[in-house]
Amino acid sequence: MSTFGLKKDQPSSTEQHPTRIIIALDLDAFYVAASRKRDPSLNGLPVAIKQKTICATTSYEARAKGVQKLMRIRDAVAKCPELIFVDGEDLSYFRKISTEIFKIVSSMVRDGLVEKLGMDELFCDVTSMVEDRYNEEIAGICPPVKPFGNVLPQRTKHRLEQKKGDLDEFDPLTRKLFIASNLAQTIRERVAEEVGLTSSAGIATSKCLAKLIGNLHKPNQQTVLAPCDPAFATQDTQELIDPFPIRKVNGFGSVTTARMCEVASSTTGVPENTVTPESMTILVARTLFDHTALSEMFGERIATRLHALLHGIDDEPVIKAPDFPAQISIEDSYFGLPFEKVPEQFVKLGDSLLRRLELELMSHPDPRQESEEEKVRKQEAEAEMVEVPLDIFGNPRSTWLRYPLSLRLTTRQGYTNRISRQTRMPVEIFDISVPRIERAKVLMHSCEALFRAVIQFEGNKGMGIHLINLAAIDLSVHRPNQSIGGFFKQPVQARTPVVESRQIIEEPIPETNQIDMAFLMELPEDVRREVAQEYGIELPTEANQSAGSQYEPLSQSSILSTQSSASTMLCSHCGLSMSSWLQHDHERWPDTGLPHKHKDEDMDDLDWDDEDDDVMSI
DNA sequence: CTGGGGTCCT
DNA sequence: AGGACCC
Repeated sequence: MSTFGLKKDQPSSTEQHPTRIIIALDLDAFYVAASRKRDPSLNGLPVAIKQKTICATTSYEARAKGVQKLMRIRDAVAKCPELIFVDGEDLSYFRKISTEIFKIVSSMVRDGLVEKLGMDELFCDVTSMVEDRYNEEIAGICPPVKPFGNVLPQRTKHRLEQKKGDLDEFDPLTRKLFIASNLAQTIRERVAEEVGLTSSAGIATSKCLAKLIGNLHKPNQQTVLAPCDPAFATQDTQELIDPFPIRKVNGFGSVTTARMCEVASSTTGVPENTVTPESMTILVARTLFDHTALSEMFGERIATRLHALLHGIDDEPVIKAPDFPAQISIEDSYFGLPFEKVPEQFVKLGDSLLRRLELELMSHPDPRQESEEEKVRKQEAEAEMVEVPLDIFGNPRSTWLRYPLSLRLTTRQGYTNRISRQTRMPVEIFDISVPRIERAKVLMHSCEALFRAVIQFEGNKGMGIHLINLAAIDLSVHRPNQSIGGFFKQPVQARTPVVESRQIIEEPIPETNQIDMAFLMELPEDVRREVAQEYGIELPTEANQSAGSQYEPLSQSSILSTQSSASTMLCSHCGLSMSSWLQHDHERWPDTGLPHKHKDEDMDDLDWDDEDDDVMSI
């Protein structure tokens, strides 16, 4: 191999990135700590954060009495009768505290190289920061630092005790890890000062190792894994992690672990149930499974990762948290919600989802808490001489920074699989001049269409619905012009002369609404495509006729059928004339079926799916 | 009577 | 659309 252009001791291009320095930060009993910040009377008491029938998180006082995380309420009360329960089903406050902490830590780490894992864990890649500080030590600008907090492995601890004043005799990597442990302490102190929550940290050369060792000393402590001698680094690390059950390692989930236990007992011939997830340690797994064995069990890709993890190797990079999440979802669980009560839950969840979208995806008028993106947006607007939207007092107005283009409904019947369907997000929800409850009803209609699709696919398992999740996904910078659903709020018979004139006089139709699909479909195909693109209309294709678009309240296939079917009917409620293919949906979903809503018709009265009668048994 | 969220890969 | 993983 040619070394042309490379110095001998530099890594070649085929080698991995240089050794990284990672801090894994974990907030102590996060939900409990946040609840105590909100209500200090909870300090010092055994507390459990309750979600439905389980204790999501428990305070250390409760853990001392044997109340574990994810324990059932009944078991928890049995262990600790004086246990105090705090409702933790609404995550708003926790989310707020989590964001505060994330911002503080991001501001302390170069390039904001901070990854979020859930609401209470952060990974920081401080390689470059530590490198600079190390170079200053070498240059004599700063004195070498001792490690802060707990130190591993033993060999390093012993050497520290032996050579007290000779920090500069340690290996460069070791000294960088020492530096990082001081940085971790500084970060933890800042979080404690500014937010009032304690945390624990692990400092190592990978995310996986940092997290593993960070868990060794909690709460309010930290641990650095700094092998002091390159000759023993691999061995020391391996011996340290070998006793851990693989389940504690980041890539080994319950399914993988169970499979490995299963295979282990069959190949080693030991009786069933003697290889438990607890006893399946890294050492055991590494002894029993080589790369080939893992590959046969899990496939090449996963096997390579798992095999590396068993050897203490983890190349997963720290991925900076994006400005906006990939999805925003709201969910609730039920003990078996009857189908007829589902729509009201759609409204409730839809309202919550809209609140969150407005909170997280819109600019906020208060300049003090203006996001970076909003400032940039305003600067750009200024540069382009585009007007920044102002309210009637001349103050900045809230605007959408991102638009979720899709809406996904996920449900679960019983405790089996989750079933999900998605559709275009109805654009009406972005019009914040409309009361939120009205927009929630628009969401409800979309959800109902999706739910019918779910039930068609899934059937009725006779136990009602146990979970509903509403997710806003596919975030876009660009505001969508219209959805198919919004399109059909438009009068279907708008081109009927007598109706058309009346409607235009009463309520001018926005420009983007002046084309309807039937008209569009009459155009030559090349023109149709151009027009559709201009108005952001999704043209029916073979693919979406049979897939996604059929979940719209009015399906694409129905749209196509208008051209051949000219028969009209009168609505029994309002007498409105419409194509017969619209009648069925119009009577059930007046809002999405046709331009107006029947008077005196509440959502409670909606017989939104009479075909469930024969399948609904509870 | 087993939460309420998220991520990425297939 | 589902399944694995994470908290």
